Amino acid sequence: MAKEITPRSEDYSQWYLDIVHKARLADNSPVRGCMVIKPHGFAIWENMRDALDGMFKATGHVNAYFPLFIPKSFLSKEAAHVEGFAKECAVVTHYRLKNDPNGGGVIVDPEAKLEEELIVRPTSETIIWNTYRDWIQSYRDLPILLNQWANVVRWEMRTRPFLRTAEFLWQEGHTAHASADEAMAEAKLMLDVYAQFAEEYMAMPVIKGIKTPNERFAGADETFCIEALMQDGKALQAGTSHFLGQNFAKAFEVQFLNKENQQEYVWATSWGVSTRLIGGLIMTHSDDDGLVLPPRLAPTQVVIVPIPKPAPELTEAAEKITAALRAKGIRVKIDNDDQNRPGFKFAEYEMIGTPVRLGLGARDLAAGQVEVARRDTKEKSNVALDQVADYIENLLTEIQQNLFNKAKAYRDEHITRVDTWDEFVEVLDNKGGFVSAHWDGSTETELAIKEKTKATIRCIPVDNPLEDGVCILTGKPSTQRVLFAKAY
RNA sequence: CGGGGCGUAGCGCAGCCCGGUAGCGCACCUGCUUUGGGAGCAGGGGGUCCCAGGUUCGAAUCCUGGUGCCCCGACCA
Repeated sequence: MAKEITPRSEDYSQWYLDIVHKARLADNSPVRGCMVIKPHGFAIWENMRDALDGMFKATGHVNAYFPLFIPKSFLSKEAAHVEGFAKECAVVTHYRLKNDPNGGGVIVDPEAKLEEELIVRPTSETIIWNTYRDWIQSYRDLPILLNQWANVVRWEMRTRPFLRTAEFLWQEGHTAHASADEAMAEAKLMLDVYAQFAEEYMAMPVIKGIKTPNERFAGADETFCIEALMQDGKALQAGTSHFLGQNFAKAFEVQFLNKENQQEYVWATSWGVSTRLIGGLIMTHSDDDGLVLPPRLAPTQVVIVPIPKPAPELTEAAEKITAALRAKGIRVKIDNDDQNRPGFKFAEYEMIGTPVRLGLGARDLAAGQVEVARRDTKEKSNVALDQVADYIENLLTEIQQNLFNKAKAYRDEHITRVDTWDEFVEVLDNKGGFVSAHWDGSTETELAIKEKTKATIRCIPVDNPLEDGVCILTGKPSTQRVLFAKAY
């Protein structure tokens, strides 16, 4: 093996970075905390984006675009919001450069200082609600169901490709409603959309839940989330949906005239998922040989490798297979590169996560078959050429399902119920995963637990059963269990 | 911003202690032989040794000051 990936057992973080680089997903950039998303990584994002965009539209949403820059004064209008984001904002202070009179290249022109500084958006609630004020007069203008695909910047102290970068790509939905109930229903609906996307497309099982006040989005009355579990036992917040109450409507004076001819503040939601999902995808399925992609998101689902090298009769057979697969909507490519040998290509496609590989040589043609290798289990089988299209169509479905089942089995095995502090610490330190335990409901206790164990409350699962118990730390009475975990 | 480590070819590194022609592996280029699980041989190209100053006949190497990156903590989709 010429291009080794650090085994997970040796160094999980290094394994993750190796996958990102060796599967050609992203490169480091000259800018601290930012990354270059390479074509293969971006193709995965495009598939995610297209699937989500379709789901948003199917639930009545439309796309729009708001500016990258936000006037500084906007951010400060909602108290909790500014408190939450102020520490990680990039600020534009000048609008011009000039040649350094001392010959040191270009410098910021001190005469080109902005009257009001601009914030590079960390999220767009403020600029959008400032705009909604003009758009909303009456209940007839509601609801507004809007989404935007954009980049945002949060000046993080420590970054990791996809999981946490200073700039990232995401979508942010921003909706406006005439009633609290309707807004709450919207926030929950979008949570369901995210959960469905994670499980059906990413094959990543998620727990839908509610954040504690401490973990809530800055400016929200309620934050819903989907939480996934990575192979190293750490949790990943994969998406959030917020019921914003009337907080932003009040901050930006957005009122509407209701049917009773009374002025009322508008109710709001916002919801987002980001390129972080790619990090989750990697850490849910991949192995020590490289990336493993679920077929529904794989840029190429099937690759055909001529053996030992491209030849007219092999190409002819490969093209027939390709046509049959494309007719079924399967994304397939023929590798007609004649520089690298089959062994190299096999390893390469395993590295980049292509779900199915077909090996096609003279021997196969003579036998009227093709060698089918699946990435998830590494199993190979020989399939008759005239049946290969149906076989692969089923196989892709099976791989998708198998990846989900495997991830779900792992996740379910790593939800541990504990009732004592000693068990709690023991499970977090050794087994990892989610720990289901009683908590007295106070932020103080939540922070104390975080201080002692580094574990945070990931969520209170939706439809959580009520159950009398005592808090794991304080022994105070509790009415339900919550999910703790160490998290990304 | 605290604590640790590292800047030498596209990538990964050795050389530094003990100053004296800048090296190795991978990648790249050319040719031949290969080709059913990461090919072999031969030849070849590629460097402001992070920056600035100092010591010295001479600095990748020693000294001083910068600077960038990585890891560990506090913040986070």
